Amino acid sequence: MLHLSKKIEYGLIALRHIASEVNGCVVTAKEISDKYHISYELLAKVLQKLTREGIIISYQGVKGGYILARKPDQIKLSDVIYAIEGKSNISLMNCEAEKPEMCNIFSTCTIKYPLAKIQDIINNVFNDVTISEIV
Amino acid sequence: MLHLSKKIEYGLIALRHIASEVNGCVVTAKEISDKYHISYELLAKVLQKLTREGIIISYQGVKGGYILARKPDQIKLSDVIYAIEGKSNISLMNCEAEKPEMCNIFSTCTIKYPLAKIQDIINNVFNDVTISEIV
DNA sequence: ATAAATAGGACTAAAAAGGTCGTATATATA
DNA sequence: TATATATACGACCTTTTTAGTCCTATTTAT
Ligand code: SF4
Ligand code: SF4
Repeated sequence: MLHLSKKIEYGLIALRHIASEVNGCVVTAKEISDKYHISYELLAKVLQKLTREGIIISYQGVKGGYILARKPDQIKLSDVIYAIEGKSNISLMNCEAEKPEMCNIFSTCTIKYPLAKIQDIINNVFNDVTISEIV
Repeated sequence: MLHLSKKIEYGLIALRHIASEVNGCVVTAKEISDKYHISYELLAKVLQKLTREGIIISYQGVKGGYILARKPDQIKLSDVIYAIEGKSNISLMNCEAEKPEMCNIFSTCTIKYPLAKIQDIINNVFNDVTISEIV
């Protein structure tokens, strides 16, 4: 119910791997999927999403691969989750996640404000932790 | 991805309602499902689970219903989640949730210990918050 | 006896997550 | 310039989880 998705875990494992690589060396999706026994296609798509959000930089073609776009301590856990799953998925409640009254109980719900406080705490945790802390 | 399930939300709304009821009065599942527009059957099962775990006390038969088993400040959010969804669902990773190597990446996974630290923080949050704080 | 309540299992439907496939594009280098 | 190796990305399928329904049993105040 609070589980990080496999995509997030794969993304973090990959980022950790890329971060701990010797300077300048690109890392390919295949290398990572082989080393950690992750589905290549799935990992590839995760890395593509991280690329689109500017967390890593990709080089196409032969000798291509990925490097970090910025230092590990500049990549927040919340950035990674946002890039892979979208901002909505970091929130505890659907009414926080989706824009309006996605929840058909919204008007009578008595717990949304109390839960929002917990949400803040969780947000702070995910904003404070960076990739440098998982290397 | 971090969403609380509807069951948890329904449980919290119900507990809040029961907690704010005038002393001694039992509350029925029907009252709650009507007032907050929640599926009666689903709510009923949630309340049954809360009863089984000793969070609320049930009275059967006519004039039956539910009261809190202990004071609101003695009911932790983690108790509620545990009662409704089971202990495993409060954890960020499957390897924490399920007993052994539920995850087929476990041996090569490089992020489980870093994530365990985040897990601790999350656990503290859910252990610290009680029903009295959502009333 | 009856009506109003909880108890709880079995089942179905809907949504989310996980994973695969096919094809396009870029590029180093032989 | 042909080729092999890499990323890019959408479409699709399968599995798992969540949400919700239905039915029947039991308890108990009146
Ligand atoms: S309105 Fe209440 S029940 Fe609905 S999503 Fe928000 S917190 Fe949850
Ligand atoms: S071993 Fe790693 S990938 Fe597997 S569940 Fe644990 S943290 Fe997640």
